[in-house]
Amino acid sequence: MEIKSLINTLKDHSLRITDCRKDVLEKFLNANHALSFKNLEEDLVNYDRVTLYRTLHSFIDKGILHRIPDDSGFASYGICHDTCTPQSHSHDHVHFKCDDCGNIECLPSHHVPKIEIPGYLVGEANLIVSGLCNSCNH
Amino acid sequence: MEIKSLINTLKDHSLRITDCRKDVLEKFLNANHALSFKNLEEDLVNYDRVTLYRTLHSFIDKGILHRIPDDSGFASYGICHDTCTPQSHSHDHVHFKCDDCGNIECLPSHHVPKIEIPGYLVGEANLIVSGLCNSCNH
DNA sequence: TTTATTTATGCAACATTATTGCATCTGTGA
DNA sequence: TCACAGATGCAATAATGTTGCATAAATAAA
Repeated sequence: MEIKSLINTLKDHSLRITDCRKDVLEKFLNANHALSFKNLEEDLVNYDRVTLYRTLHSFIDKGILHRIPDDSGFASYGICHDTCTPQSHSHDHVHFKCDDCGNIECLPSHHVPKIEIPGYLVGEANLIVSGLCNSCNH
Repeated sequence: MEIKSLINTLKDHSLRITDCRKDVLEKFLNANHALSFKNLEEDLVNYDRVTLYRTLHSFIDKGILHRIPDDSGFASYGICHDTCTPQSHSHDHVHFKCDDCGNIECLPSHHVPKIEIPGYLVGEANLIVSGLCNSCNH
């Protein structure tokens, strides 16, 4: 990923261009899977934990990242592939968590089927599948 | 729920009959939705937090409860409607979380669709839907 | 029923994850 | 280049969950 593009992405989401934001965004763009807070903390040791948390929050607010819940209590964060805005995140794709390597991937090709519940107003749906990923399965 | 039935449930899962376990189990049986740790802690103030955690763990181990992940990081716990054993939990039903009252319900009538991913070994799947529940929607 | 053994509980301490307040520093627009 | 809104780092705090250990209680055995 070129620096120019990183900067434009930040600008497009009306975020100030800072070293921390560039580094965090670059990591997400280079990773082919979701990143946990721990992943970031381990790699970007020159930034304070608080700053990393706030960076993640600002990215989520602006629709750059989305939060992926995890049954372990940890949360991971993935790039928003769809057109997310600060107003509405739409993540109807499936997330896959590998039981072996622990990586969480977004599967944009797999959409969460619409659920209808009589009497209910259905909003977001979140589907997490676990098992062995392509790498760990072979 | 009768006391007798509570005791039998515990006995059936080879758990010792203690006041804490009876009280916790009763709360789950009387609730029509999943309970968070906080719910339990607020209602069962005469037990230590640690004891409540350990009670939940023993119930999960024995297949009485299952853990429901939540995008907020909180976990809730629901009664296992299906036939769960200590060996295998099977919870292919959908969970619903109300954005208004915050309650999480199990929807045994809605099954999580099977997902196939080429090259992957697919194991468990977890589908959480959010929106407004029947009560809050009317 | 009493005793012995196993298991559960409560307390204290600790671990992890995340947030808040505040002083300082920096990016950006004027 | 100057002013100011916003970002950062540090310290403190909060929330959630776990571990070790002494004591208490439940069950099994005598």
